[in-house]
Amino acid sequence: MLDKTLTPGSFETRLYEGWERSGAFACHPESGAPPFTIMIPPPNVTGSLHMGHALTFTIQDTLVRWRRMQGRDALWQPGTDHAGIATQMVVERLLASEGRQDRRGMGRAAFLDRVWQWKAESGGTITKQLRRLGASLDWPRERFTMDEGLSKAVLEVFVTLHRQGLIYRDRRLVNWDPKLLTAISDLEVESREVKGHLWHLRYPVEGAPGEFITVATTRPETMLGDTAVAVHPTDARYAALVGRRVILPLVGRAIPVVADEYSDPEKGTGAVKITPAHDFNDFEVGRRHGVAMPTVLDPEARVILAEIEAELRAVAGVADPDFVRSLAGQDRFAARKAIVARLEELGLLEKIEPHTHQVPHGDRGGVPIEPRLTWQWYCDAATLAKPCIEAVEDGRMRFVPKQWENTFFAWMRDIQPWCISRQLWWGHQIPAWYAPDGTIFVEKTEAEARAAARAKFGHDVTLTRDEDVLDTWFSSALWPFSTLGWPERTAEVARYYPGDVLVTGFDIIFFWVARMMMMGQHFMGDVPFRDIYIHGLVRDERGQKMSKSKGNVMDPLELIDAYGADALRFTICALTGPGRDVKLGRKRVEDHRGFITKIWNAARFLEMNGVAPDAGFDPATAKTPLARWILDAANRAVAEATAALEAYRFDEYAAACYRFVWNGFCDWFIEFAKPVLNGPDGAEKAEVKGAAQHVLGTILRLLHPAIPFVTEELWDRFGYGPECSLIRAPWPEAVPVAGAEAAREELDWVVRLVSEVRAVRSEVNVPPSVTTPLLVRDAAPESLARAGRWIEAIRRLGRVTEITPLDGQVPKGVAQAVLGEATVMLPLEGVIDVPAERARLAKARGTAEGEAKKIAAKLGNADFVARAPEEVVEENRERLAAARAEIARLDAALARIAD
RNA sequence: GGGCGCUUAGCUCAGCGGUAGAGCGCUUCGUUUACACCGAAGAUGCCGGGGGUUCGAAUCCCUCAGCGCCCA
Repeated sequence: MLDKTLTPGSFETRLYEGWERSGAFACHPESGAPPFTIMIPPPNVTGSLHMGHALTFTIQDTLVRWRRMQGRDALWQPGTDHAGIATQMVVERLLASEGRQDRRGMGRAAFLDRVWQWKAESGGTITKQLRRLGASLDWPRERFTMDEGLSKAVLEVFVTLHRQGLIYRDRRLVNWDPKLLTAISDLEVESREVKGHLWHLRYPVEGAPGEFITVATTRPETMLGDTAVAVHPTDARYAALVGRRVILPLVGRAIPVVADEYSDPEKGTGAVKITPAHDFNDFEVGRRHGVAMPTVLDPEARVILAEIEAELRAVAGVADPDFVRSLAGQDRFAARKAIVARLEELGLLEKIEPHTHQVPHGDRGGVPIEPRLTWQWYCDAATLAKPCIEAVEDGRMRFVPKQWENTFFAWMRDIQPWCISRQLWWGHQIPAWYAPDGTIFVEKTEAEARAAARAKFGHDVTLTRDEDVLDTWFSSALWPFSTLGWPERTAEVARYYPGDVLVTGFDIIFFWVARMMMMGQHFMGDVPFRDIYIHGLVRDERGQKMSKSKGNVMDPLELIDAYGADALRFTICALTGPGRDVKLGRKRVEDHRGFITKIWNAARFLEMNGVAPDAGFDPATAKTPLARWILDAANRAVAEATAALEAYRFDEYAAACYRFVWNGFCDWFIEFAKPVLNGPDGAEKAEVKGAAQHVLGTILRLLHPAIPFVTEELWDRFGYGPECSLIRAPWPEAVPVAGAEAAREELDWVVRLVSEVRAVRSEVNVPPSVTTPLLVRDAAPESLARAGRWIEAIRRLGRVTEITPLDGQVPKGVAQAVLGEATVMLPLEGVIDVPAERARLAKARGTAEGEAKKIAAKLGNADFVARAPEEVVEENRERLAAARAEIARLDAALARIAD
């Protein structure tokens, strides 16, 4: 017997282990079944399961389980990425907390050993947590981006792209994180609004004592590296100054005033200082005008004078080399303070305005990034992006929802060179070796590099390997094929590439989607996946983004403990509409748990009544209207659910299942079945039980992708199959049902009758204890026959004693309802609240009247009748007739209780 | 500044040319052999404003407003 209450915790772990142990999650490269592949976007190895993961992995698991049931050979590839910066930070913090030597103290090799040790102990927490969610990943195939095989793929790709000229070394301005001391990508930079100031500085014009040009800046400390002042070419205020020079205060260097459209006459003073080595826009201006680009901040963003020292010059009242020298080694913010103070003393600070602006911050380190001119490795993203853009344009790849294509195109068409080197230790070390003369040898191994060097120089030279590692996304970009064994030509590569769908959030389109496309197109000659399903973000009930600082994060594991994994998963499916964020609160999960419980209780009722799996039951031979009706309804639910999943409409899938199970199967079928189940054994009872077990089996299969645990538990407990077999059961399909149309008409009529009786009773305040006969007037013979066939159910659900036709005198004190051609009456003299009944009928009449008027107006419009499709006109005529007939019957009913 | 999205019942959202819907909440009633994580009934809408297209607009177009996100 099933327990009275559902306790998901009592079977979730057992079932998951059962599935995993029996190999239910495994793909079968040798099988003849068509494959279905989803590559997990590998979570960060330092990560732990949060709500965003719960969302994305629920969706992926639902798709995978569904396709697997459809007979596809499903591969859901698990794994994690090595998260260069994040992991290195975690381990460095660990060392600090243990009071150990820091990274530099212990040296690269020892540090990397420590990271691997950390990974073995604590890495991949998330893979254990994913099991709690029920994720059916093919675990024995789990991969890590630093694995030997995947690292081999990285070498292959790097060396190949380098030979093709698509990877190169260059000295450009990069986003430099002065805290983590590494370059980071544009995508790892986030703008934060900062309340700062706009400092207006006076730069004296050379050879014109007392004449100044005032520049406005948010970063006065960078003025040490200014090499120009820019004004807009059409700005009359400064036209005379263009081509002249100004004296850079403090430094004493003369710098030109240039005309450049970058300067915005509306902003600040209309004149801007140009510091090419510390600002991306200034860099471009500097390049256009061929000015010098001295660096004045070191890797830790402290003032460094090496590149400007030679030009320091004392100018009375303007420049002071000693002061500038005193700044050396000072942090950029301390230097800012000192510089502003000194300029003020010199009378060169015109004013300070409060100014709120966007300041780029490193998303990991959290400090403002400092653009710096450095040598880095770059990947020619624009070239790699081209075929990807084409693939989306011609439909080889499809975004769902489609609107994300715009975002994708906008980014891909304006893509910048991808800086792929990072000044970290944890990651794939760049396979580049430098000869003493600076010649670079890019090879897969040191031996090959040495051989190449020998070939070039004719003798051995000392080679030094590049110390930097590659951006983590470089290896993640190879994931769709490196996990399958590439560059080896494995059976898996041939079979599971390209994947069917990539499921991810829009925030990751550029990190993931774009880069996997580039590498997939280039090395595999084909897209990495066909569909890209973009879901929303998880937010709290109020629509706020979840964040630790706001304190509104929810822990999916805690919700699973409280309500079960199925409840969380079903909630997610139900709330995941297209292109919408998911507002999730505890209450939402609690609400949806009701549905899981409902299924459990319905199954428990059927079990109590001896309903058990019967493989011999053939739906096609069902004869009773009840069996035919529910089998037919199940067919429609199957069609709806399947169509919804095919369209990635998880909300519609959940809703279709919910409606069918709750409002169809539970509310009506089981209620109608009760009299039969309580009645004598026989053909009718056997058939109702047969239909019940058949439809329950359908429901369990239909819902398994979303709520795998309860469905599997019930499937096993009922004996539909052996332990843990639902996951392998076939996806339901429509079954032939004879006389479905007639069955639907019959049962729908009974449902309407019962509903009318209930509504009447409730509205005229008939106590539940009172039962009444049902008098039927003007009923067609078929209606009376139906009433007779369903008398038991009507008695029970409508609190009716008997049903009799009424021809003659209407008793006093009846409550009435119109049902099609018939009027049903409940004789309730003494019980009925007559004014309430009159009001009720009048209201019903009013509704019908309003309806009739609306339709009559429509039909009175000659244009409508002439231009609307014939079937629409006809439909409206029928509706008008029905409304008028109903008004007539309601008038008659009102007349009967007129006195 | 550019782009995208949203605005429908108290709340969360479906619907996207032809009868305005669901879930939750609310009100009333209810322990009838599954389920109170339940059952029955009920109330609640100028479908953001304005204009246009159409026989017909929540739905298509334009415009305005508000909110949100992304990019400068």
